Amino acid sequence: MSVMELKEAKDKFIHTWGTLATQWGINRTMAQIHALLLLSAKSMNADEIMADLQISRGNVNMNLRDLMDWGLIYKQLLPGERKEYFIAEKDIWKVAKQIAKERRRREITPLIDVMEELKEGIKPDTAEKQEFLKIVNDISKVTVFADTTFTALLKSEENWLINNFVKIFNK
Amino acid sequence: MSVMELKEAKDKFIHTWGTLATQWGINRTMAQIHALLLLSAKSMNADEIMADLQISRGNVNMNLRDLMDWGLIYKQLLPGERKEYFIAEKDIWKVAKQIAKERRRREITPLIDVMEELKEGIKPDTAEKQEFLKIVNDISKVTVFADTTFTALLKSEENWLINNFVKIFNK
DNA sequence: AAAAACTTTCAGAATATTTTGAAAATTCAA
DNA sequence: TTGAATTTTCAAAATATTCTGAAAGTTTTT
Repeated sequence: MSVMELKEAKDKFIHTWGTLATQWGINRTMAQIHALLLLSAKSMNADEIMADLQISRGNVNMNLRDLMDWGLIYKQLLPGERKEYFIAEKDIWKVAKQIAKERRRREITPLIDVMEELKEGIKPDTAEKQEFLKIVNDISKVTVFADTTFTALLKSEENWLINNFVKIFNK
Repeated sequence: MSVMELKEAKDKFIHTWGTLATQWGINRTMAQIHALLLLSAKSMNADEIMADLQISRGNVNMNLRDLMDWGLIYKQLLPGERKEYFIAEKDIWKVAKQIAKERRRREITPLIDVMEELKEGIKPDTAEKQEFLKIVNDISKVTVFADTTFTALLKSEENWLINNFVKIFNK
C-alpha cells in the first residue's frame, strides 16, 4: 500500500479491529467503538459515537457498558456538561492485560470448574469410567497449566517474560 | 454434585465443550463432535456421529472436515470397511498445541499484518499522524510480543515453562 | 460398465445474534 | 416540584450464522 490518508487509515484500523473481534467471540460494534475511542485524543459522548459509526443510541449505550465492564474505557464527567463522555485506556499493555484477564475469566475458569465437578462426580470403579476420568484429568491439567501461566504473566512484573517484553516494547 | 452416571457425565462434558467453544468463536457442533470423539475409545463414522448427536449428515461432514483442518482428529481407514472412520488426537498436550497454533494463525498474525500495513502507509508529518502511529506501533509491539511468547511456548520443548508444565502434568 | 455404497455440496430453512428506536426511567436545573 | 436533557431498556426487526437434506459427485464392487 502506498501513502494513504489519515482518515482512510483510521477507518481501516476501526474496521480491522471490528472484524478480528468477531473471530474471538467479541461483538463487532463493541470493538469498533473501542477502536474509535483508542484513536480519539478527546473523550467522546454517545451522540458523537452514533454519528461517527452510524449506529443507534441503544447499540452505543449497550456496548459502552460492556466496554466499561471489560475495563477498556472509562466514563468521564466533564465540568459544565450534562452528557457523559467516554475515553479509552491508552496504555496498550494495560489494555492487553485487561483483555487477557477477561478472556481467562470467561474461557479458562469455567472449564476448570466443570472438569473438577466431573472428577468429583465419577467413581473410578470400571475401566470405562477410568478412561473417561483420564481424559477429564488431562484436560484439567492442561487447563490449570494455561491458567497458571496466564496468571503469572498478568501478575508478575518481574519474571523473564515481562522483562523480555519490556525489552521488546522499549526498543 | 453427588455420584453421577457415566452417560450423564459424558453428556455434560460434550455439552460444556460445545458451549465454551461458542464463546471463543468456534462452532458449537464442531466442539461437540470433537468432545464425542475424545471420549470414544473407538473411532466413529459419520452415521454413528449423526445418531449420537442427532444432527444431519451435511453438518457432520462439514465439521469433520474443519476438525481435520484444525488437526484435532484423524481419518482412519479400517480394513474391510467402506465407511471412513474418525478418531480424535488423545494426547491433550498436542491438542492444546494445535488449538493454540490455529488461534495464533487466525487471531494474531492478521493483526500484525494490518498494523504493519498501516505503519508503512502513513508518513509521520503531522502531530495527528504521529499520535495515530503511536497507537498502531504500541499495538504492534504488544501483538508481536504475544506472538513471540506463543511461538516460544509451542516450539521449545526445553524452556522453563514447558518444564514447569511437565512437572504439573506428571504430578 | 452398471450399480451400490458412501461422501460432498449448497440453496433454502431454522436458529441465534445484533441492532434499532421509541417508550420508560433517571438525572439535573430552575 | 416541574420539565427538559439525557440515559437505559427491551420488544420487534434486521442481519448473520448454522443446519438440513436431497441432489450431485466419487469410489468401490460386482
